[in-house]
Amino acid sequence: MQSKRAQSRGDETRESLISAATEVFARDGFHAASTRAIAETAGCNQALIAYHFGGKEGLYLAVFESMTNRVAANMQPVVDDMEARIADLDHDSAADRAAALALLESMIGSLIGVFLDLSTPAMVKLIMREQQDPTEAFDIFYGSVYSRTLGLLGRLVALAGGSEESPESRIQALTLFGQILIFFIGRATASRVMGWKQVGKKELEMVRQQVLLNLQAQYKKGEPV
Amino acid sequence: MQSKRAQSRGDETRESLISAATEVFARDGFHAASTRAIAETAGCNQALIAYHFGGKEGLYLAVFESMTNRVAANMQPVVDDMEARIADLDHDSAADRAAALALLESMIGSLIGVFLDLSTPAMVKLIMREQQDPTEAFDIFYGSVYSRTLGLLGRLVALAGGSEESPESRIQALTLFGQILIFFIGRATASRVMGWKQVGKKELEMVRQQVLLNLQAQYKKGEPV
DNA sequence: GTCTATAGTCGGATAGAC
DNA sequence: GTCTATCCGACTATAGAC
Repeated sequence: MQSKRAQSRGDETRESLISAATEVFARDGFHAASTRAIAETAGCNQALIAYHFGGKEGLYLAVFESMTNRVAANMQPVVDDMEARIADLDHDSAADRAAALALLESMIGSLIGVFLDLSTPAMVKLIMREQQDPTEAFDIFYGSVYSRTLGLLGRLVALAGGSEESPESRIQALTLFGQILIFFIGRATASRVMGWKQVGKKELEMVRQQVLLNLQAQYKKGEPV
Repeated sequence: MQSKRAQSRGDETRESLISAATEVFARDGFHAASTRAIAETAGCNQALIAYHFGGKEGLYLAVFESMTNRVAANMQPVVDDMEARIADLDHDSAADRAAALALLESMIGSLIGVFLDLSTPAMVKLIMREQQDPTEAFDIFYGSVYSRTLGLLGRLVALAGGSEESPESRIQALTLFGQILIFFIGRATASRVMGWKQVGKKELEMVRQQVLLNLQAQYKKGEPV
């Protein structure tokens, strides 16, 4: 029995296929990616895709499961922590509103950080593409990470603004998220406009600073405290 | 000679192919779209694609040329007008800064309006996809419409903020654009978060209001006037 | 579990009649 | 300019040996 080994031969194959598929699907898109190219990148046989994952589509879904697990593992501690801290904040208290704003600011950093550090560029590309043309694969990611993150963002926005959660606060959360997202989704556009060779750590730090300034301006203006 | 007729037979065929291709490429993506499906939608023969456009790729580029012409025709008057008004604004004058802010606000409306009214959902989808994975087709659109629009946005931001154009003002312009873009790129996400069935006129009006509020907060805060 | 070989399908391009 | 018919390449999935 090999079942006691941490990594059986099959597990290794599955992993290398998922890793290769992540790169190739991200580079070429689902339809343009060929199982041949994936197998070659993984250094194994093309027929093994059907054996291990049932087919091309199964492999695609497996890529998203694997990705979701990784991102969730890195994101959940942050989200858990935030949710715990939010629990007893009150939007009627000025001090609590300030606390919520501080959490919001750190959330911005975490979001950029997750996109930047924990995921390879390939993963970002896959998620962005699914975001635009969602398939079954997006549900895996959305259900496990995205909805919770955006929900939290919405609650923070409401708290920081001194209001109950509402359609307005959710729109607000999305516009906030959009300020970051455009630098990932529109990487090519952003690079051209900014004259950047890449959208890397240094560049995203500038973005973060700007988004924080925007945020502070919004909540420190003359709303009757 | 038919050359005096406004619409020769061939012109009609080209147009119906472009129109059909716009829909099918938007729905399925370049690779998944088949020339057979496009020809069927256009109600003409598959071989005509090669005859008129040289092939599938040529048709794809033709779609972007046609689209660019339409959008440019609707956007250029607005941009021309804005650029004329900007010409003699000065970022050292408080009145001029207020004027720039007003232009910025109307620009937001125009951007949403162009995306919403002038283009079909299919066109928006095509542009968003190219924005993410740019090919030669994006250059057509970027060079003619996008760069000028974003450039204008950057200048307005700088003027309204009382500063010269700078990397910061360009980032600022992109974060502003991102607040709108997320509702088009992430249509699916936005719908889920907001509980919207679609992202239509009514929904985008709410978005516009929120973006304007964000904008006003930014420029009416305590920056030493 | 992994391999080779191939079946079966589909899509883009082209030749040639009209 | 438009059509039918067809070629040819590329792809996914599968059968079967090891």
